[in-house]
Amino acid sequence: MVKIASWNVNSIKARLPNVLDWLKEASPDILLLQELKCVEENFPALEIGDLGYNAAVSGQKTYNGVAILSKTPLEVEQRALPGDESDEQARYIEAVTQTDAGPLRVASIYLPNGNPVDSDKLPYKLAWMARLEAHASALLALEEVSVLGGDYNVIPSDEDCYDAVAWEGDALYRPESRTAFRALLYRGYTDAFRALHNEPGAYTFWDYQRGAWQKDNGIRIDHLLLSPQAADLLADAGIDRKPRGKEKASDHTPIWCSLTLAGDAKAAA
DNA sequence: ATGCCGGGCGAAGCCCGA
Repeated sequence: MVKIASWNVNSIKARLPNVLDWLKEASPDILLLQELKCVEENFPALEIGDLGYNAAVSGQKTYNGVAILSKTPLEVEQRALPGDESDEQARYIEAVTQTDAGPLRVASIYLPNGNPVDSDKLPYKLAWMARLEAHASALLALEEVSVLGGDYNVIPSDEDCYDAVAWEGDALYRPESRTAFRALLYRGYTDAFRALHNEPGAYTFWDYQRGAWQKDNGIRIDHLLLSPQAADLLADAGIDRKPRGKEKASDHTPIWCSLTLAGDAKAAA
């Protein structure tokens, strides 16, 4: 069994104690991180390494920044999303790792927010999503066990939002954003959480403002998308709300899934 | 309600997030 998690930490520097606590408690084999807000040289690789994790980092000063943590060694395949050499925002990193039970490809994604919708940020988001669809489609041809996870900044449907009316017109809920997200599903990717849970009110983000956490005014915008080969192995998936309730919390909370890889059966036999 | 919170930057107050 391999446990793969994702967490937008909103500054790895500010969140390091919380992240170390969660790694010890949840012990994922892989953790995808977003919004590091630091360059690679300032990433706390030593503290994280002390817990047994390798790290691959695509960093940036002040904004963005993504990483992959893994108990097994990582071979980095992409440090940026293909398709636009001029895009300098650190929002994508992809690596392959050899787990005890077989090869696994993972990507950590920090998809652009897109607000305000009348600025150039929404076109940037939609162009980024088109690039993601193209790259994700190309990956399907490899027929590998792959997990593309992270902060997608998309509310897929009404059930993923405490008040759909309040989000009308927002870039996270715009029809174009949801259409582009669905395009990934139509290509063959599976939303790991929704494959196993149909209940509403399962959120991954609560705003710091207006008592959103206390009122459970959340949205589900962090997702783990599985290739068909990964979806066939999906054993469990969930959202861990506990970190959102702690002191100095990120506004996002970790999501996770577990895959029963081929070697598990052999190990059991 | 385009910002009531929180982080970065940098040393006050603005930019940004979702």
